[in-house]
Amino acid sequence: MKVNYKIWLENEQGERVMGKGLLVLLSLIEQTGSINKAAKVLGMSYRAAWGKLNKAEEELGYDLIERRSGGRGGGGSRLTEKGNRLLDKFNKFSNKVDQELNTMFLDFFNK
Amino acid sequence: MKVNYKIWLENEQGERVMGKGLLVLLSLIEQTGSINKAAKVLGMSYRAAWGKLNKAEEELGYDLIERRSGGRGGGGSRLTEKGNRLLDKFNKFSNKVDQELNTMFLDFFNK
DNA sequence: AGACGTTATGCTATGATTGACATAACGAAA
DNA sequence: TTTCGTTATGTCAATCATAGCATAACGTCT
Repeated sequence: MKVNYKIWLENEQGERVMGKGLLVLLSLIEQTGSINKAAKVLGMSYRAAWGKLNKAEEELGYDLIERRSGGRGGGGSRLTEKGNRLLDKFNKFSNKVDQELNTMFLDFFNK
Repeated sequence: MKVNYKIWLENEQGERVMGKGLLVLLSLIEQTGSINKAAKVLGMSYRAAWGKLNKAEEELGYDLIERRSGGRGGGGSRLTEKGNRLLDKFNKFSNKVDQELNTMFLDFFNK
């Protein structure tokens, strides 16, 4: 017997604007410099990644990444300042939750 | 901005054997004395409730409820001892998680 | 034997979410 | 002006979860 969970952030309308999927995607965009490469690493289509990002940005009301198309190398994307802050906060938060949840689970279920 | 989450218990195979939906359903079965009545209260079909219960019991490897069909009133169902214990534990656990999670969220996001 | 309300279970329809395909636009460099 | 890899976006298909329908069995009481 073990515990599992999903956690996410919502805006005022209850739409989910940040979760673990988006967290990983954003991290990889920052690392690789493009949505396309990040999607490939995750084994998802560019279309799916693009949709996720768009939806999140729309529901947040601000941009998470800066996009350039064209130019040398075709362009690319990088996190905005706000995107970076949200990513960092949620990352730390979810790590903390992970820790605490496991502790609580052991308290309740393993003796 | 607010936080939301889903939490559940899994068996060794990673199949989910207890969550908030089942928690409420089991509580109502204990209160009403039948799967049928509990399902009606929740606005779900008997078929759906029955499926949930079956799946959970199969994956747990033991019975959560005792079922009788036929007889006066048609029969009914009530929690087994083990079912009651699991229900109680998960209830307390998820209440605790609820509390802690909100505290953590405020720590991280509301200043 | 008949009635009643419950449990038991297969099957189908429906809706929602996800994924794949196709095509266009972009802009710097050669 | 051609090339290249990226972003942008509509559309259709497929997959999956859920709802509902239909039918059978059960057992006590009248």
